[in-house]
Amino acid sequence: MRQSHLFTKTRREAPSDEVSKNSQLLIRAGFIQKMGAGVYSFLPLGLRVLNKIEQIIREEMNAIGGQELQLAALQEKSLWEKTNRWDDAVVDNWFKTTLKNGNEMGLGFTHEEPLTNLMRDHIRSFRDLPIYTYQFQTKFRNETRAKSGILRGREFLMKDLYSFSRDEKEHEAFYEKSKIAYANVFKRAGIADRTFITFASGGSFSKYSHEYQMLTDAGEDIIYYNKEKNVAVNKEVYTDEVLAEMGLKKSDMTEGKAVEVGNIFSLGTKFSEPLELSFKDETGKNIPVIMGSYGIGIPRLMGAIVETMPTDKEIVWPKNVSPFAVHIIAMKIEGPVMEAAEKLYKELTEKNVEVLLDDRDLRAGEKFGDADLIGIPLRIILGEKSLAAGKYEFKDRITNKEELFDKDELMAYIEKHNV
RNA sequence: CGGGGCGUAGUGUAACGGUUAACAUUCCUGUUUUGGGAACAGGCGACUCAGGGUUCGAAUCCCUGCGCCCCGACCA
Repeated sequence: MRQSHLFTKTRREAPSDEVSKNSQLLIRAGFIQKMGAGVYSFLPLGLRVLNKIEQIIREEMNAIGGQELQLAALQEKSLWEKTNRWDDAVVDNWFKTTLKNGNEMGLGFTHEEPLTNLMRDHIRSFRDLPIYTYQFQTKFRNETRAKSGILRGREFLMKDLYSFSRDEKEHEAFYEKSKIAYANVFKRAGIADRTFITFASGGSFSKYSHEYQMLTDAGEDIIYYNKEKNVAVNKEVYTDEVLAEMGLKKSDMTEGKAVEVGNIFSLGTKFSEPLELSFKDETGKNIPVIMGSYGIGIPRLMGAIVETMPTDKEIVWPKNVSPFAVHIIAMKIEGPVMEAAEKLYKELTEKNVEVLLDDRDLRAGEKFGDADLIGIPLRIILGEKSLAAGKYEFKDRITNKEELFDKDELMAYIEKHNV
């Protein structure tokens, strides 16, 4: 992609009503635009990051047997009445709307009900199970208070997987697999070192649920974590009893603020019973399906990554989620420098490396400033002097190492680090 | 939903109740520049969130509405 054609614009200052680090940086870098409180649009750069994260999750969900589908966003009232989740007194964050014919519908804030209902058409026999389905879909939540930029929106993309199992044992086996998949997601997204699987309250069908909490002051949750054992306990269930059960000692736990970037939840028969989702076992007996739900908020994860930046001046994306793999900055937009830049751009692109080529007729400072803000981790600067010596100025912004590579070294490094 | 704060060019700020609403930046033109947001000159851009009211006179004071931010509550 040539930067001269990229639909984006950086700005020097963030709007005064943006306070959170993630929204300030992302707006200044031209990744997102604000529609209203808790409602953001994604521009090309932002969408690329979103898509990167989405693809990582997709691969990990597929790896544990997940099958992607997409449910409707509009929700039918009667379905939700069966589980007693239509009433505003029970669920206060509905967006509801009225059809021309007077019927009420809601915009889905989650999808247990419609998917459970859908499964009734497909699950008859024990032979039809287990099933693991997921989707990437926009959720609507009428938050009383949207806050923290894209960490808590009223409309946001979410990956939600739902598992349908024959019994507890089968459910548990998948639940454990999902933990591995989630660990992989956060590792690939570059936040594994500060993200903890966290025990949280479980609801009526399991003692605990598991949250994935990433340490950041921008978070809303308080957790107690143990870095060595790589686990944490949410404050809401942080008792001597729970700690003892988990073999943890209070003295080994550190308190921290964190944001919930994902969760997994055993649902038991909470939805299958009221919605009458059951199957016939080998003896012909009707058995309610055991369910689980597994969520990750995509923009929230994106925002959480930005919150980990050490300053509010620039972004450095983890390699796997960066909008582009390599940023080539041409110091001249004509002559041998530009020719070399075009050639390198072409060669890398042919090797399926995603390259952003800054071919804009701007001064160096401006180009560097934009590049710092946009956050592509690998940077190649093509300048007259170094190029005359056959060298490419290379910087890995993650390790903060700068090198003078010749062409072969450069290509080898990028090939090795391309994702 | 309770409490607090705030709405002025695209953005960030200024303007005692008193000219034509100012400055910076962005943007446009030109000249000179060209390795960390360059210099100079010129120019575009705001019925000051909306609607009422007070006043000779309102961006400024009052009321209502809408919007935004923060703290708290809430977070299936």
